Amino acid sequence: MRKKEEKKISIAVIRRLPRYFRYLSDLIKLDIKRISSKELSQRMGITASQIRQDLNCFGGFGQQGYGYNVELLYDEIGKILGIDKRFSCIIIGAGNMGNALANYQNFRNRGYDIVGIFDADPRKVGTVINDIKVYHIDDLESFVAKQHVDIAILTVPGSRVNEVASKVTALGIKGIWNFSPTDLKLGSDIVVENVHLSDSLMVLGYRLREKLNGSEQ
Amino acid sequence: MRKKEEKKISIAVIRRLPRYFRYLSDLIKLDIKRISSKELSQRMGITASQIRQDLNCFGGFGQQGYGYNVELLYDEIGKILGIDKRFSCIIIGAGNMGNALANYQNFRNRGYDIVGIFDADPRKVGTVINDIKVYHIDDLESFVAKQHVDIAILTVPGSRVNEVASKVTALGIKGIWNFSPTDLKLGSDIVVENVHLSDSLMVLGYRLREKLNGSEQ
DNA sequence: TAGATTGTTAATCGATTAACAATC
DNA sequence: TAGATTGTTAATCGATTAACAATC
Repeated sequence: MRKKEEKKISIAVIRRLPRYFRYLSDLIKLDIKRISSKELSQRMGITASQIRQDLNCFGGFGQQGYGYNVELLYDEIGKILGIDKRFSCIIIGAGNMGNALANYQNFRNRGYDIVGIFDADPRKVGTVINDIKVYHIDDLESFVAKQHVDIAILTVPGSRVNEVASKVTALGIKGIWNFSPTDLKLGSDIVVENVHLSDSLMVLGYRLREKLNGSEQ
Repeated sequence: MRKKEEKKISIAVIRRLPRYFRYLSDLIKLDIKRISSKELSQRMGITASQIRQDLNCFGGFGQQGYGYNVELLYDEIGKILGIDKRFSCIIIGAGNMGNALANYQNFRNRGYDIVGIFDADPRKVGTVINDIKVYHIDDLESFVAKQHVDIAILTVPGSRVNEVASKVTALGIKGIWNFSPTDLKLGSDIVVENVHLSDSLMVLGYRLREKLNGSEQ
């Protein structure tokens, strides 16, 4: 029925978009007006072919013989990433990580508004973090009834995250940004993006050890 | 010269290891003694083929007709990931994210000791976060001279991260866990693992919008 | 032994890279 | 126009999946 998105765009391409976006932002700051896929490829350490393939998933943003207009390309990728759209988000878990995320100013600039923080600890309830109120987790249902929420950011302990995730999905929230080390078992109508910090650190450790062993001859 | 690692193991395989490790840890908690690649594949949502291929990069840990001994496999993957080895780490940037990471108990359990925190703000210097002292960034050099440091965890603003990363590599630190949104330009003898939170959130937003648009028919 | 399941080779699939005609 | 560089098709590469002989 729908016209667009005949060709399914692979997740690998999607995950590169924010990186293109950052590099283009840097180019704008450097007052560079146009760039070829070749020059961008050198800056980013990827092939020019890949850049052209990636961009052409979404449209022909360049011009033969000229390259890409930096500002135009930046805007187009911004549109693809939905920088112009706003998401309303809640943080569940007002621990250290929840605190850090609540204080991260960058999310708002990217279209993500944090509208509430939830915790089970009564001592935290009623406090304010970066102008955002902390509510009791039991008030989540009534909160969501009054205010639409797109994304739940889960910074609760691993032992509690499945329970919290079920609650959140039952309330109709469709996106979860999961900071707990646990994989969530949820239906396919919910989008989950994981930030498994320990996993990332362990991969760093593996690569580091590999490098050190390799160079020791 | 060396016997092992004739075949280069792909980074895709490495990045799956922590996930296997977590699932096996869960199985141990459930008191499950043995598991076939088929059953594990169903739990993890990947193919049994992939599990067997991945594990056989490192050795034959299973037994025909039986499957894998959970505890043994857990130990082996732990060894591959170097859970038994210790890394000494410093955090640079005592902001909210630095604070959150300093308070994360899990890293120590995985072999990563945070031995110092550094910041440029004199008001933070001398304070203690989770029993770890905060030093002035200018004292980094003398600190590293006295105490070996494997990994620098960078939670400084994007505007400062390249400068800090150069300093850190000049002092001989070989691993960087980078939490700033900036890509680091460094030599090839240093291992960098990035945690680009904004990128991750933007990918979530893209996937969420795609899902919502798709289901609206 | 018979059944189950691995380790491993072969086939498939998808993603990356190369090549080049189109065109600014 | 000539040169440069895209958009796009074709070739390559690597990763995933399937198949099955080996064997517990």
